[in-house]
Amino acid sequence: MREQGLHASTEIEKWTRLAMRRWISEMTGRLKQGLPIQQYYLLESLRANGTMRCSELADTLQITLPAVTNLANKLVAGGYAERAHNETDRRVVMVTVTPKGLDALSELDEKAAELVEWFWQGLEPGETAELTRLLRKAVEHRTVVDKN
Amino acid sequence: MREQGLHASTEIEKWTRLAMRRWISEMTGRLKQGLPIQQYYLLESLRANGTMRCSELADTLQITLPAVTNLANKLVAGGYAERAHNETDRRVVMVTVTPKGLDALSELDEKAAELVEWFWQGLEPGETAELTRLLRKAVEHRTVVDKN
DNA sequence: CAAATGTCAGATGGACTGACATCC
DNA sequence: CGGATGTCAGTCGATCTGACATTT
Repeated sequence: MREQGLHASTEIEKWTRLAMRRWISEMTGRLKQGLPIQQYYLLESLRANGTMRCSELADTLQITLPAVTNLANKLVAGGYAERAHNETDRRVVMVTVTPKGLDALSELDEKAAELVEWFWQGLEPGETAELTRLLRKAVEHRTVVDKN
Repeated sequence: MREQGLHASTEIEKWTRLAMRRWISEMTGRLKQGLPIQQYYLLESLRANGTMRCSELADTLQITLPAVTNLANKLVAGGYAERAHNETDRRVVMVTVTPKGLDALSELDEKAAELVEWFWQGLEPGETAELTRLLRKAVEHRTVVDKN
């Protein structure tokens, strides 16, 4: 390869980065009409996991707590999500997706699915699955190990 | 899986995104002493490809031309890179890495290599290679297709 | 003159740190 | 009181858009 081994270890980094930069710019470009991509991610987490506390969202999305507050503010203002205090521990704030939020998600899902298909069309179906598996394995490993 | 098929197509997107967010935050955190990560990427491109024009850098790094100008300003100010006008077409600005830039790269390479190893330690060696291959294949496919 | 290349200035959106309020 | 959970305010770094200069 043209990187001559010495810097081969960063090859993986390079391609992950390029893939992601590209993905983000396509995604934000095409979803212009709908919600900003970060709000979409937050809503999707809520749909997948049900109601969640802010700290869980921060962990899941890998952002800080103030960033979650900020995103939640916008979603609540738009009617896509709701806040509620946990009854047993009133420090905790639970966030839930509203029906309007679910509607918005459905529309975004369609566009996202098309975009995913288009974006990764260079891979065979089996390869896409394998790629997903590998990324997931690596990320979950880090998450587990870092908890100690 | 818990996503129930309907949203399975975005699974790949989810794990790519999480991997990348995590990677970037680790990378910027640990390389704090040295150059900001974007400047590192630009220098690395120069080392791999030799002298490059701004527009090539914009393509390679997937950023806009003004962003390249901005990065180059900082690198030149720090003595890590040099600008020169192309002789045959004086509109074109060529950017080159300096010896000081190469030194800085060497140091960053070491840290980056350690970090890569640590970050992807959840994968077998063969899996890392496979992951790199898949990402590269997908990105290069997009690049070729989009040129039409 | 029209197109290509790059630079500059200003604006924007995302995320962070630090200070603070509230609750266990 | 000390630790946990969120929120707010202010800031920062990176990027973008639009206007402009220069060269072909």
